[in-house]
Amino acid sequence: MTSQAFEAHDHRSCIAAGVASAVQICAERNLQLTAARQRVLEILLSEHRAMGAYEILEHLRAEGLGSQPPVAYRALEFLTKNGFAHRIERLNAFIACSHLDNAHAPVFLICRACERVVEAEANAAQGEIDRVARRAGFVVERAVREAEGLCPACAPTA
Amino acid sequence: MTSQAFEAHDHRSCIAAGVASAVQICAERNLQLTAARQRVLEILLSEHRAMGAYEILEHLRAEGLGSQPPVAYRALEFLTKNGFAHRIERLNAFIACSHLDNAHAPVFLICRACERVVEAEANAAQGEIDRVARRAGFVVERAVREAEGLCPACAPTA
DNA sequence: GATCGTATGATATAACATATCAACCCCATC
DNA sequence: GATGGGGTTGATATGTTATATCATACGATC
Ligand SMILES: [Zn+2]
Ligand SMILES: [Zn+2]
Ligand SMILES: [Zn+2]
Ligand SMILES: [Zn+2]
Repeated sequence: MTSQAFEAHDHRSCIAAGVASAVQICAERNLQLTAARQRVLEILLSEHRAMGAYEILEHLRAEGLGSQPPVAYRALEFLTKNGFAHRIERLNAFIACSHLDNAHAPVFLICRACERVVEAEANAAQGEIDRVARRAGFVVERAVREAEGLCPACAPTA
Repeated sequence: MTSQAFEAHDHRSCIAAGVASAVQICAERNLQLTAARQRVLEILLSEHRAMGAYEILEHLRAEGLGSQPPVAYRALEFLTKNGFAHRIERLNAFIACSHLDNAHAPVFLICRACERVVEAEANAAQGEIDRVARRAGFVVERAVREAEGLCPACAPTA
């Protein structure tokens, strides 16, 4: 769950560890990680890229876990509200959280070539958003920090 | 065009100055600021909030400048590509640029109560996005920095 | 066993965005 | 002044993302 960058890694452990963490956290907080919710988390964890709600819905549909948009959106709302997944605004899509352990101010790096998305840990208080907001007297409730570009693997090719 | 924050100001000059700048810049760069494009810019300048493409389209339709989605999207593409407007990813909506003069790395402060959106100037090189990207060897082509929350006027009320 | 809260099922629709092809206009070139 | 290319517009259709609404199921609580 700490896959920091665009590097190769044992991906099976990503899924297993992600689900295990979620199960534990839900138990601690009395959250219901129902079948559909857990399955959506697994689907998101299965790839290091953002997936659209309808792409997720196709999986659910194929597995008999639901066939209509609200099924996917409800699961995604649960996952994002509770920090198990994030919405990537730039893509109108979703990705599993890769820093489940600590509260965070994520920065997402989105490769336009290979579509991989990496969640990096940022220091909220040091960012430009926070600085600007403080100066304006603005109370930040949610900050979106997303960069689109080329990952180390794709940059040379392009 | 330097309305920095959520403060009161002479709004007519916002529109006039914004259009004037755009006209001049287009002349300098040989860009065609056609009727529809200029009108969309004026519509965006008319309010300090983000407007959806279909909301803009309604205006155009009422004025006989077009009635189908591509009309609005084409004008918006021209305006955003040339820096006269910005897309707010968080809202799937658009806003006129308020720093036409200088190249910039804008931060948007979005008030969820009054819907006002302020474009603030940030220092790209100092932000957390840039720091994180550098560490990961990621080449940033576009950075999205948007904060949602409460503006100084709305924060006390809430 | 009635009530309540949470989760699902099901249907419809809203909201946002793009693909495609034809027509047109301006202007430069032949 | 005809030809052709580039950019713009018109028109139609479609694709994609997201939510509203009402009904049903089910375990927990009283
Ligand atoms: Zn996260
Ligand atoms: Zn890549
Ligand atoms: Zn701007
Ligand atoms: Zn406000």
